[in-house]
Amino acid sequence: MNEIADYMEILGENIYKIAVYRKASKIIKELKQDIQDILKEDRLREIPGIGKALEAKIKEIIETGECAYHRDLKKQIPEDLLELLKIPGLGAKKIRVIYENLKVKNIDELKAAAEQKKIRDLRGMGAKTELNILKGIKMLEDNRAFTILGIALPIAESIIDILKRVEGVEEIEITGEIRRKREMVRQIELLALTENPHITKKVFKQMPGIKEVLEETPNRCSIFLDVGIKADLEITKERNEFISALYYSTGSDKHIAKMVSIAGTLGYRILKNETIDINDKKITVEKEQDVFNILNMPYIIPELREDCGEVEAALEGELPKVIDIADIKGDLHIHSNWSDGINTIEEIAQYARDLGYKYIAITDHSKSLAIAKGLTERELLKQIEEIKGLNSRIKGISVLSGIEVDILMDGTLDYPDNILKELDIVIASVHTGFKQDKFQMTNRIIKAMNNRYVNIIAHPTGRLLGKRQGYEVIVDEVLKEARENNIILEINASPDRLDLNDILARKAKEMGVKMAVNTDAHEVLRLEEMRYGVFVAKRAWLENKDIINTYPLNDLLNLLKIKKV
DNA sequence: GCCGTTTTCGGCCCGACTGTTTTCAGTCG
Repeated sequence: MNEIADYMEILGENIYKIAVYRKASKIIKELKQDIQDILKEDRLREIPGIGKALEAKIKEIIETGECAYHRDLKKQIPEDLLELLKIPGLGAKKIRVIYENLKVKNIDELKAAAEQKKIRDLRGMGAKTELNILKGIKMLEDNRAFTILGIALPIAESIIDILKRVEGVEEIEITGEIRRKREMVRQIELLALTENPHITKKVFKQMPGIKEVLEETPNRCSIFLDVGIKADLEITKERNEFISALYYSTGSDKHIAKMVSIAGTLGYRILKNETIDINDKKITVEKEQDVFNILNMPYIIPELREDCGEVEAALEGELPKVIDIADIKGDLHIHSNWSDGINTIEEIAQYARDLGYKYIAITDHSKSLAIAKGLTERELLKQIEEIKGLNSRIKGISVLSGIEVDILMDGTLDYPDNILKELDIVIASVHTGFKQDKFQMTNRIIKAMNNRYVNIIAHPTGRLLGKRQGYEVIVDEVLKEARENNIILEINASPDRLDLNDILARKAKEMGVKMAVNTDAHEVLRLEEMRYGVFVAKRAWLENKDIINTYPLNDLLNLLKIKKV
């Protein structure tokens, strides 16, 4: 459906028609019931957004696996042209002009055309457009080899689910970069302990979603998945071998190198995919902890194994007791159907309570973000009343009234102080003017931080992983200001953002800045993405005291009030 | 292409920014 919409866009279809297809694609993805069942019961038309035409096409796709309309569209333009939509600043209209005039069919040809300065002569385009296209292509190329953790991890987990049920599989683990929870990874790496390698590999090769089998050896199998990522399965037959391979393959290379050298000074050898030995006498390792025991150090969790001081800290007994997902007591950045979210506040509260949360904050968009149905002052005051009412009848969770208020171009906020002061929590964030220079942007954010009602700055750098660079901002200045003004910085847990990232979050901690891990969810299912933010926090060495939404409600409320006296 | 208690047509997704123009089209959140 989404692909149909992409084609239509380039072909210049009616924008509302396109929107209907995009919306339908989203609705189908989010269906709680299997679409085949809905079709069987002849209830497709009951889904809002699905009409007669879409019903017929969905039926056709389910029954025949394809759709004539889609085929027709595909005939009209080269398939690879859709890829061009990923280039920031390039939309359907420009792509069409480029295609019709230069016969450019894919990204490589576009790159060549831009390098030959052919783009600048086209209608509506100039040297700047050409440069932006080249920049965009470079960004895509840099990211081509990488997949975001938010895509790779769930796939890895679903493969594990399949393989652990295979006869003879005693243990199976995700390893490599995914195990360390890096924000972007090159491949999925799995390690199995099984007495039946043959059948394990066979199941692995026959899973759904495989594009091709790349390589197979007795102990190894590599596949390439439809979604564009490689998955490796390595097989061990003995526990000893499994544990040392798990440790070794988890990496990082630098971490391992440091550990190997320490092992050397103690007379041990850690060998890749083999066991640990001393003077060629093998040492049995039953669990990963044993590897660290041998070197007289406490267990280092995979998230810390980046050679960023963790080995030294472990030897000195100074490893941080990093935050765990179970420590999170609430989510402080959630959108409801009052703005662009899809659930009611009550649905969100109930879902959050089921997650074990003690509190949440509803933080819809403010009025200037019209596309997200930002709340007017009047609507916001009404929402505050509704939340009061909800709190009086719902048990087991507290709902805070909040807002994600836009930081306008000049650093002023989208609501006056007399509105902001009515709220329990105020998040401020940038959604416009991404191309301001770093001085303007830094001053703009700092100005917002100086508002006495602002508690949190959300997604502080504005990046979208693999899609958009953050805006230019002098992070050191923002961190300094945050410390001085008791401003909390967000670790946005959305796997597309992870903003602050691990490096900046660690820097913030070192400067004494507190943070909040929030999902920014627009639907209840995405409240589950909290774990990705916690991964960042772990990699940043953050402890509970650094993260305000691990605090009990009263402590949190006291902290939020600090600036308000 | 969907929707409708103002229902079979006409509205729906608005407004700011960018880079191109020289008054505005295209893109994006």
